[in-house]
Amino acid sequence: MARRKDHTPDELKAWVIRSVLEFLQDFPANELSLRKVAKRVEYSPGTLINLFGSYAHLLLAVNASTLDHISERLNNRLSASQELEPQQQLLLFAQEYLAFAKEHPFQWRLIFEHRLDDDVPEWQQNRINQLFELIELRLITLRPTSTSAELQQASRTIWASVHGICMLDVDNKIFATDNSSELSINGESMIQSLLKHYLSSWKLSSNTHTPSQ
Amino acid sequence: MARRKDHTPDELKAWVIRSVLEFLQDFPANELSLRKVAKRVEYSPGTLINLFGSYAHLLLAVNASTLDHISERLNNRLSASQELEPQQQLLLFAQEYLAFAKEHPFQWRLIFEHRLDDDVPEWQQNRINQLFELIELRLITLRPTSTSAELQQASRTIWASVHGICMLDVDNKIFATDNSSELSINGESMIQSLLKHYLSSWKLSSNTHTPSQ
DNA sequence: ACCTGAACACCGTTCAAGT
DNA sequence: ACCTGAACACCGTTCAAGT
Repeated sequence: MARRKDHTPDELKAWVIRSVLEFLQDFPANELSLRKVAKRVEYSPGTLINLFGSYAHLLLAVNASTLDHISERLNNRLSASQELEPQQQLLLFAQEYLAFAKEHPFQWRLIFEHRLDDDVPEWQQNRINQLFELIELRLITLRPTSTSAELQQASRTIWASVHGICMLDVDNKIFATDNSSELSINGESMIQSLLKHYLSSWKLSSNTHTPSQ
Repeated sequence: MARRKDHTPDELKAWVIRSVLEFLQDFPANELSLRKVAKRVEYSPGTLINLFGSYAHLLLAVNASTLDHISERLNNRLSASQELEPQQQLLLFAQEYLAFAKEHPFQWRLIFEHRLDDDVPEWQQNRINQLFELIELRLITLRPTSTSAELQQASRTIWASVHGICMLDVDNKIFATDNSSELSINGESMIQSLLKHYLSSWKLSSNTHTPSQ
């Protein structure tokens, strides 16, 4: 408690977020509490509520930080593989997403566990849309005649599917093969299977789309 | 409080579970607590802990019940469509799963939100494996030369993907299309896209599988 | 044997009081 | 202006005491 006036509110926020991310590197979010965060950074619970508005909003700020880290990693991965074919780039994209989820499972889970009553904030929506654009950019190279609607449909279908695969790979053993332990069905192999089959059909399908029903 | 000795432990358990499911029809699980459940069934918190072992295990029993309901609905749907082609049956399967998730979002979410420290219990694993078998049964009709490993790989990839689509359709608006409100990308259309493209490629792909890397 | 209710160690949030 | 710490209304769990 030698701090007090030494930090601006923004510095304190960043320090709090960093402390929470460190905690989540080793322990799940449900073992954390506002009071524990306060103890970690040596402030009182009330001060943190003044800063962030509530514990829920503190966690929201943590999620924003995590989304930035994910975005950064995906962008780095993609910009390091500009010469590859779009299918390969999409595979790398999904693999990098899975890698982040497995390296930081508790940070990653918190993004989707933690729902506010309010709508998703605009800045978070923007971050997500940016990621979709990265996918759509590759999809349009894969099938240049695609309409914007088709690109949105495909990018969201792909991402939701990859996301589902990551969820079930990260946080439980529901998918552990029954007994035949020889061949392992993991997130990696499911992502490969998904993208291989989905994309090989999608890129060839005609783009005459009559809205169903 | 006219109950007491009128019920066997199993009857009381069933009554507690029913009460929780009713609550979850309207409110999310994080607004529930052991004390609120106790108040609803007019017993003391301690009695419920004696019955189930802990609040976490009470919720586990609720999840078991939900899994049974899902299983029942999927089986009913499939047995009412034996004459359809396997692709159509798989589509119905996924659509029914999505329908349940949207009709009972808080029950459905609880299954995946609520993790015990212990491993997944065996009876729960069995319930899940049963659902996989329903998928694999259709896949083998779709491509009779498939090996068991390939069926497991495909069934799990499909289900994880469908599950991811349901997650993001059920509990937020991350996928709401940016602005072009005319065409709606919903879970239904994503499931159609996923199965159409994945299956049309998968059923044609040769089944000579050399494990990657 | 079954159930209660007080007690314990927590929790997020508020707010008067201190500096 | 910034921060604290007591108070409030909760929480899951335990367990002596009642019937």
